[in-house]
Amino acid sequence: MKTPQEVFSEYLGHKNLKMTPQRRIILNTLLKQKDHLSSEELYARVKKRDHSIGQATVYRTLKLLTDSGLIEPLDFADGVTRYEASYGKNHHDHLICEQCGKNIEILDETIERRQEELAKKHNFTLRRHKMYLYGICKDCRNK
Amino acid sequence: MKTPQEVFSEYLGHKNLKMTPQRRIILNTLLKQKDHLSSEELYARVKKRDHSIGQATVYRTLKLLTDSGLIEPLDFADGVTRYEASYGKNHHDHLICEQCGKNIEILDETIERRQEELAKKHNFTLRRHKMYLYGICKDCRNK
DNA sequence: GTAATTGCAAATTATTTGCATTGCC
DNA sequence: GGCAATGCAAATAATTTGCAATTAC
Repeated sequence: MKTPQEVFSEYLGHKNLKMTPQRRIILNTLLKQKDHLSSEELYARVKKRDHSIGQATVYRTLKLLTDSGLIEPLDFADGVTRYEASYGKNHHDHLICEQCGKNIEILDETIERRQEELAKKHNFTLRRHKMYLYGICKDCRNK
Repeated sequence: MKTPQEVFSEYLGHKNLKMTPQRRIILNTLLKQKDHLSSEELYARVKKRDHSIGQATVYRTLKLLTDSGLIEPLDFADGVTRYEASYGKNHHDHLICEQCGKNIEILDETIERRQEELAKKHNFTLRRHKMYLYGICKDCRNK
């Protein structure tokens, strides 16, 4: 399997775009991260490695990475878009606590399969999907 | 079954808030609408009925209506939040064409049931969920 | 009467864009 | 060398907030 870096380079080449140190740093920073970063948070982390990188570059690169299929934007309904590295990983959905923001990743074959069926039934070619379950977690319920 | 207006009045009373002509107009305008309105679009429609209503009131009322469970925010990934009247309707999900923006409402018991199970498994009290399937519709595929 | 609500304008937040400069291929 | 990329600051877009005046209960 190709490395994310390879995938990105190929994507860029294909589009007549260029690999740059900034893009490399942004991708690598994202890959190293366990949790889901907002553009703002990513920007802060990236700055530690190269102080001269600008916000706009981070935004621009996030868009490219999303297009290339390496990362996925997430919407936890708090107004900020977060991103997660998705390349090579199983698709999963998110279970979010509305109180404390806790975020559990869930994977469910039944649902994935059913989604495909629904798309087919309506004559759609499914490209991606998002599913978020919002609720109250056990800890918050007992407060 | 209670009317949406009743539900809203009760919700407001419960929270020591007040019913106002503005809130009434905003709710009624939303209920009359077939499709999914953004705050901006709703504001325009509402203004036709009462020219003096301000944007902020629309935003504030949308929040109250969402809290009261009468409407639901939708995210079609185009940067604007839309709302739909959800009270008394079956919950449904959305199948969206990434090319032409076509939007099909789908209802699936299998998925709904499975979501409940997943929430329970992780000890969450499920409050709401969002599911969006993005793809390319038949018409756009054949272009 | 009193606390909630309103409209307005200014503030905030997240993101995008124009542009002169720099740097990959 | 030429076109794409960068950083910066200014621009946008959507939404929120402060506040003085108004209104529902």
